Amino acid sequence: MKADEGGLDARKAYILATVVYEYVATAEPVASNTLTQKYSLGVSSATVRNEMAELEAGGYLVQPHTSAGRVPSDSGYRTYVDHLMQPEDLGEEERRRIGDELRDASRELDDIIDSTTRLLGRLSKNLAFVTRPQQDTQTFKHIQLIWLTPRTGVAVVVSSLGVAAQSLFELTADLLPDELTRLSNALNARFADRPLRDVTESAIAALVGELGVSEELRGVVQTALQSARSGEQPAVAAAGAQNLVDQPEFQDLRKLRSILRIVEEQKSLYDIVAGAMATPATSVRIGRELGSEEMADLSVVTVPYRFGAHAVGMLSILGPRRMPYARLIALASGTAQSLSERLSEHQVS
Amino acid sequence: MKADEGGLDARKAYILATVVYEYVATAEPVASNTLTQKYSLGVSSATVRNEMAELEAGGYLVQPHTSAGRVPSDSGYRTYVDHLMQPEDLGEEERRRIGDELRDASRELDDIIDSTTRLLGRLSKNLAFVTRPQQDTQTFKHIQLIWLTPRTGVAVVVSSLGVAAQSLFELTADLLPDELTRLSNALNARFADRPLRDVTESAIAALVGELGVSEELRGVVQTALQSARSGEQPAVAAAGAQNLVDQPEFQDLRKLRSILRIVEEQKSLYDIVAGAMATPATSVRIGRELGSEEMADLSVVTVPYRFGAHAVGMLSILGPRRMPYARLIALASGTAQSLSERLSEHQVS
DNA sequence: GGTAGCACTCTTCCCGCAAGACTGCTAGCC
DNA sequence: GGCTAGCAGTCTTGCGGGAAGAGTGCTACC
Repeated sequence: MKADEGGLDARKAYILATVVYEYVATAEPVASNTLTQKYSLGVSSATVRNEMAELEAGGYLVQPHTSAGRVPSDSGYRTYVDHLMQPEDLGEEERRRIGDELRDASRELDDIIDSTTRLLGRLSKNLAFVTRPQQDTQTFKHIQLIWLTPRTGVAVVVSSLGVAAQSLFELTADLLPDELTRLSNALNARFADRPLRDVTESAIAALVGELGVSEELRGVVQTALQSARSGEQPAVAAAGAQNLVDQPEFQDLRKLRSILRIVEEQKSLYDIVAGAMATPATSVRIGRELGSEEMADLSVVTVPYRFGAHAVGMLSILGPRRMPYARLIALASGTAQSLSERLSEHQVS
Repeated sequence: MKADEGGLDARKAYILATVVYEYVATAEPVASNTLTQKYSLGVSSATVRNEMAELEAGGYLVQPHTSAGRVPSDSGYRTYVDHLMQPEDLGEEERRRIGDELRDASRELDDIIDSTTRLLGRLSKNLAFVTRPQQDTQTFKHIQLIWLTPRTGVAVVVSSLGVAAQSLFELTADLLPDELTRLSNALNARFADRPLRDVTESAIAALVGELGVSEELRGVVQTALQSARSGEQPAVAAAGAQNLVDQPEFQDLRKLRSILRIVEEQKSLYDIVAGAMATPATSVRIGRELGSEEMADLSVVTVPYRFGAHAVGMLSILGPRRMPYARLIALASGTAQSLSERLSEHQVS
């Protein structure tokens, strides 16, 4: 009874692993006969049946009905993922292709995230979604208040990740271009290269007071920075929903509809990612572990991506519980790695 | 045989209209009996059967099989839409609700379009998609080249629709902030309020030459303006795909998959809109009129929205051919109207 | 021209039965 | 004690047939 077999003896562990493997491949409940024929177990199907019955008693397998083969349960998958599966690695070739494809994407942050999401959806043949970078670990670089007319203008905020926010503003009293320039310069002088979260409302208010510029500008700058910090719930890009239609578990249209609803609602997507926020590394959540009856037969693999030293976002793959975990984990990690590299090139230095 | 009955005598026209109406409501082939019972035709079902047989001979109706009722054909729907249907109007109440909801959306152009799309998806209970404004009829307002480090910066272009583009740039030689300011000022002085398309590559090149600033900046400005003109294929926002799952015509998963593919591919969505570009007003395209076998049982209603005097984008509803045309046309027009109004408030004056 | 009535066609639904897939158990073997 | 052959038992799946039902087209008649 070795630790890395999840508390099962070697033969049970091997049988559980093959059941998962086979079920992932075929989507059919796995029979004892199938195992003895396809895998060299060295025992007869009767013995396998006994072992399977014990695995079922232990909660690792379930039987859809009496005369059917077995299917892994949530905790069967969990044991497989934590202890039994052979970790995969992307080939050199594939790793390179991912890198190349991301390098070809535009320089704009949003486009890079979009491309990454689509790429991951395509390669994983599941639904991929990626949160846009959370900028609160990033540094403030520059703000520019641009004068358009005496009462309108644009505020542009640049953080270390690039253009972080831009917003039109409209004032109730006329203003000279000079006032905007002075405020921009003062803000830049004081806050350049400091963490974005240091540029607080009170710091802005103080500066506006010192300079004696219009009080209205305080609100303008605060709004722009607020949107640069992009709230607590960053936007999420999704791609690959059509891949799920082909999976036999989504023949049931109710399930499909609830998935589509999730995809179209930023909030639901974000909630899923939020559940993985606690762990700084790869997270796999299986079935009911996702905490919602609606997602009881889904699984999600989530991997953080970095910008510099900090994790700034998450990259996820969502699919049926019956997913090739090792492959998808490798794919998500590899893509996160490439994305992290791509982002550091992109950095405003 | 009146012109506004599409070349059919009054009774045939009425029967065709009721068949469409009834089929849209029930999704079941319509029987002669149903018509005589539900609508006061003043004739017996046998007479209706004779009329229906003639309508079928004329290509307006088809019969799924011998002992079934009738279903409208593409040209049946076409005649209905062009000549028979009673145009609908949004109630005052609904019109106001749409207006309110759009007014609550953020000031940012992208957010306004996103909200509009989601609103239209929800109200139409179909798939809605909206092209982002094409900016080539808009005017140039302002460009600002922002110095970040000696070799990097940000270019921000503001058009009459708001912030039209922003892009990071990186140079191979050092530059002084002053050079960027001079170029920005010169561009603003020369092009302010002129149509965006007047700011040509050669005009930029000439100005860069006159000022004697770095040749590299020519490329930077050109790239920024190029992206402000946002290419020939503006981005398209989509929402409401999950509504289609409930429609009986999409029980067939192949159809659903092809719809999802279309939604996820900007290009396919744009191609659909492109087909309506020719007409400046409301366009309804039915089934095979969409020009693709894949979309043979879909219909699309497309309505332009304006910014100032010009149509700058299209607002579309895609659903099964069996859609409530009058209602959706009213909804799309009403929403386009509200969006147009919302945009003119948003205008950079 | 309109209608009642009827024969005919085609789909849909349900039932029952046979075939097939696996299991669990028992008895016996090494 | 662990393993296996063999078999009875259970449950699903697929198929055929038959009844019910929905609608039509046609004919004969008003």
